[in-house]
Amino acid sequence: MAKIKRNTIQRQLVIAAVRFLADHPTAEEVYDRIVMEYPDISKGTVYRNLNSLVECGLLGRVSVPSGADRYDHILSRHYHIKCSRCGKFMNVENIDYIQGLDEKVAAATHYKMNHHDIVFSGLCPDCAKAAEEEEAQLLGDDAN
Amino acid sequence: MAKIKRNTIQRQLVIAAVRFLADHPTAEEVYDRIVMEYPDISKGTVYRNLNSLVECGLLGRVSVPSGADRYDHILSRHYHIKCSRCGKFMNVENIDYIQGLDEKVAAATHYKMNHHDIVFSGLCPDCAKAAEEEEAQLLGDDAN
DNA sequence: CAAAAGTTGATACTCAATGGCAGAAGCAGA
DNA sequence: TCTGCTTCTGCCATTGAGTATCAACTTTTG
Repeated sequence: MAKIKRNTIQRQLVIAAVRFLADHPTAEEVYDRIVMEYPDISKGTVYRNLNSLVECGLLGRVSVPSGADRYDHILSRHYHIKCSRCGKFMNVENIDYIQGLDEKVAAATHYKMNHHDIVFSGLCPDCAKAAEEEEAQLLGDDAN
Repeated sequence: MAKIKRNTIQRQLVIAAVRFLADHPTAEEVYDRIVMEYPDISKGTVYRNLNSLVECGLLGRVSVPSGADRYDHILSRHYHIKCSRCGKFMNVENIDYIQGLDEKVAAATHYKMNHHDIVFSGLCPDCAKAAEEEEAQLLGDDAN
């Protein structure tokens, strides 16, 4: 894809929206946000801009297992966690990017390493609780 | 999705195909393989079976950034690497599942942790070489 | 200010994956 | 082996995310 050459209102809006939404908006969410103040923008433009902004490093993209990609106003590299029940997706705070891992993998694979993403998967506190209750219920009437 | 209750030919074929294809086939690839010897199978059935087999732990699923999901006859947990240029996707050999990381994240997030996936991103040897040549070219005629 | 080239909006389209449903097939139990 | 209850399958329509196309419109450069 082409490098960014011009400065358009739409692109500013995309950056602003990702920044405003902060917590990993999807392209759809970014679009919805922008439409509120600039109803003429088209979805294609949002997608295009998200792509080129990622490509030139102004935004980060996180691919979410079975879900739309999410965008990130990058401050620093960090990992993500997804609740396998409700799908909630968030940053993992307090765990730093693992140093040396990329180098180790580069040595093992002969790839020219760029970075790595880790997505943790588990149950968020709410869902963990709900799951426990469900299980108790199942033991009760032993359905299925 | 419902648990597996019956043993159908189609399901056997799906398992066999994933095992045979070994290197992370997509649902489509699994389908193509099965059709060769059992032309009546439908794509829906392949998808449904892949889903339920993953759900009951007989197969693993890997979500690939911008690409179809891939399935895995699980032997042990391992990480993956994707070439950001040609999209090639493969296992990372020689790097073991990082012990203790899930526990650390569980402590930090209060999630009931299940596992984590790491996808490394970089250029495969071929693409790294190609990229270097491209770059040399650009320096030559300084286009754009 | 005009020409050149990047961008946009609209819309059609692709591709992965799911949903709905009638009919077929697996799996008890008689 | 037959019966009948369910699960599964095949078919096909549908959803959803994201891309392609292209004329019209802006931004930039000179």
